[in-house]
Amino acid sequence: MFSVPTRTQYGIRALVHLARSFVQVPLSSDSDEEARGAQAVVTSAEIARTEAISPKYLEGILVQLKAAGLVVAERGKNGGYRLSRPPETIRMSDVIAALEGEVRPVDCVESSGVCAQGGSCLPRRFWLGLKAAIDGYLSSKTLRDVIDA
Amino acid sequence: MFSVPTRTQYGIRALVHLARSFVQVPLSSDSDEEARGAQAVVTSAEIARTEAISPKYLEGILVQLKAAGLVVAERGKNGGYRLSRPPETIRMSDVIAALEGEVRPVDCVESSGVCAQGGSCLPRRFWLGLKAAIDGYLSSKTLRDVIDA
DNA sequence: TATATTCCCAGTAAGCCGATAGGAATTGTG
DNA sequence: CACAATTCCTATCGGCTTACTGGGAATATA
Ligand code: FES
Ligand code: FES
Repeated sequence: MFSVPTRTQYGIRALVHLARSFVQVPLSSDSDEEARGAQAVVTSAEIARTEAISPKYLEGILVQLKAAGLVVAERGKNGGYRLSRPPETIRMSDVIAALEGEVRPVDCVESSGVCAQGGSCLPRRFWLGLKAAIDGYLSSKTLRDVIDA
Repeated sequence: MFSVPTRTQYGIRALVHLARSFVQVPLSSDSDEEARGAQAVVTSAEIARTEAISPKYLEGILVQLKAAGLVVAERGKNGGYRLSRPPETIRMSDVIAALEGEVRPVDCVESSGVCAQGGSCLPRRFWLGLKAAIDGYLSSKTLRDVIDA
């Protein structure tokens, strides 16, 4: 019950991997190229290897994470991925949202009156409470909390 | 994300329906038959009709609920279902467990070491925390809380 | 016997999920 | 420029789950 798809598990493991090799970019460095070079980009293939994830599958997940602005990609040779910002500023609710969209236990979280009870549906409040509990936990944890738990 | 199957939603709506027509059995009544007759059994078909649920589908769900001991069935003519005990003694975690089994966001809630990190896997603790948050909410609510929320 | 009901088992259509394949676009390097 | 390494895009496939339907057996009442 409430099983999380592997897509999400893989995404989080990839982010954890990136977070562990994250170093702050030194401000006002002499050249951007050197700063980027020092910035420890990790290739998708390397993450897939050390985490034992299907390489091609992981590629798509990283693209998705990039589209959400959580990671930054350097294309071309010697390219790879790095975190877009420090791990303590990335809430796990953002990660879940990027990989799976809004937490919605039942369809009637937004539009009520789906079931027979009409506007004031009893079960609906129960589901809304569950959503609040889940969202509360997810947004209370950051990627930093996960990597040094 | 975290979408709950209709099976579970239907099951809860059926239980809510039964809980609203639940009356305490008078203790030491003269005859069991009269007590049962007064006990407001509701047929599966009636629940399906007023809740607008596929009748045949709901039948199976009620059988499942009965197997878990949450409802009691009277077979034969004039039969139907009733709650096996007062709504305030039925935790929603029991209901979820009956309909879907244990809350298990990822497979590694029990056996660790599935992912590369070995025994002390970081993401795993995060998932365990999520499971605790969900379980905590579910076991804090009873069927009574749901029907008079 | 007739009727109403729970109960059991089987099947089906559609959708999702994890994974794979092939290649285009981009960028550093000799 | 040629090559290699990498991100990125699109399409597809097999397997599994889900929601639902159907047919009827068992059970109880009248
Ligand atoms: S409106 Fe969603 S359960 Fe009633
Ligand atoms: S053991 Fe489950 S995520 Fe690592």
